[in-house]
Amino acid sequence: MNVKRRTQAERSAATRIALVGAGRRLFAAQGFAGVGTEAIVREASVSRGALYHQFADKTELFAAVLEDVERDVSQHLAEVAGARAEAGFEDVMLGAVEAWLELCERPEIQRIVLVDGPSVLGWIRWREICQPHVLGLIRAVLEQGMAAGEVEQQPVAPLSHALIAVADEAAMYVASSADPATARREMVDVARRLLSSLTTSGATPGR
Amino acid sequence: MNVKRRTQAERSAATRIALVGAGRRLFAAQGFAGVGTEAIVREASVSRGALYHQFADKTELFAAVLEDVERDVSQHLAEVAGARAEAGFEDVMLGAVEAWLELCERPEIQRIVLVDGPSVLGWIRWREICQPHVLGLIRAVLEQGMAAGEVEQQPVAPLSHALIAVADEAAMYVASSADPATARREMVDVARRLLSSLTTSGATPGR
DNA sequence: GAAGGTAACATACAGACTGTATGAATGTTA
DNA sequence: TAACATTCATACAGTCTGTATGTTACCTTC
Repeated sequence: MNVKRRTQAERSAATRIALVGAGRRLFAAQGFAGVGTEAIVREASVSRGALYHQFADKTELFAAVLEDVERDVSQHLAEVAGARAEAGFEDVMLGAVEAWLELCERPEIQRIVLVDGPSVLGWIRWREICQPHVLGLIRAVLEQGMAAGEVEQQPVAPLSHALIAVADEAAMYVASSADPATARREMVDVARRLLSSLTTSGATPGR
Repeated sequence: MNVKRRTQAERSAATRIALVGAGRRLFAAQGFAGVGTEAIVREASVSRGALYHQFADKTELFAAVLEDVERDVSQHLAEVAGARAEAGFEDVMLGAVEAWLELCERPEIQRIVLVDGPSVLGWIRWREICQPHVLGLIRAVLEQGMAAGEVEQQPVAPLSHALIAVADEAAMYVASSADPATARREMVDVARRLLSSLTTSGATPGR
């Protein structure tokens, strides 16, 4: 029952997990530039040497943290979307938007994913990390909607970028609003209008 | 004909202009974190003491640079929009979008306004600086469209945020694309669809 | 127009932080 | 078990930001 005798892979995995977890908490609270590597390794109960052995630099640790957050977020959203998969394109999307806005109440998402991500990693790398996760989810729902004839045929890449942009801005708008409740209602309304404009039915269904 | 004998206000203005200009060039090229104050003052032919006398810290200089860029951008877009003011809501907006995408070919806008801005200043302050400029322009065009009965009545604040978000993402999407020409065409198409969904006529006018 | 005062600027310094280099400890393999 | 590789610990060099202190330019008042 000794904690020693761990395999190398286990040792590496343990410190990486500790570092990513610590980075996730601290980056969320104080931003990338606001937290030093010393604070991170202290929070992770690890030495700076371990950090720089596991990650090339502070930026690469941040990338791992972002990846971690994105995985959680997309998994949650996929569950929400899957739960009402039979409800049709518009309802699936609206449900995901509401779930997304709820998730973004946590500063974790706001600061790491939406604010610091592009600046620390550069826009291209940032979107590349979103690609297999949230952005991929939007893309999948869009393609499914098109296959089902609910959504007008059109290139999915630019459209999914436009939609994720609205979702991101909506999240920050709501989270930063003095009156989040009405901000949220208004933003969901905007999303509803935009989404219904994509459906082939054309005319907006009453509400 | 001596360059000396300047009033205090002139001295301050000159160094501020030099610093903002230098910061604008360097921040655009290497990002906020990538350029030190030493490089900035060298580019501006000024001492570090002057910088820290005129600005509280490096972040405040960045805010001034962002303000400077935003002023130029909104002025240019206002001219474009004003030139076809009689063309109606949708055409004004589309023209502005095309002008915006063209502006964003300059890394100045990409990096300072879209990538580093939120991270360096925080999302709230960043949008506050956009508020009187580009965001205000969108808001004005929307309100005018509503007053003219072209746009369905609805809260303007959340809608203008959604629109600026799409414009921002479109800019980065096009600028980062391997094939900017088609990316741009696709994004303009997306914008056209979204905008036409806002008009009261409902049905999309042929083109 | 001279003197005292204030604003603008210059320079030197302290503190913090990142990344690296070197050495120790732990696991792996022959 | 002995040589080797991986993981981690620590000390150090270099850079950067912001401040403190001194100096110069301008302004005001008499």
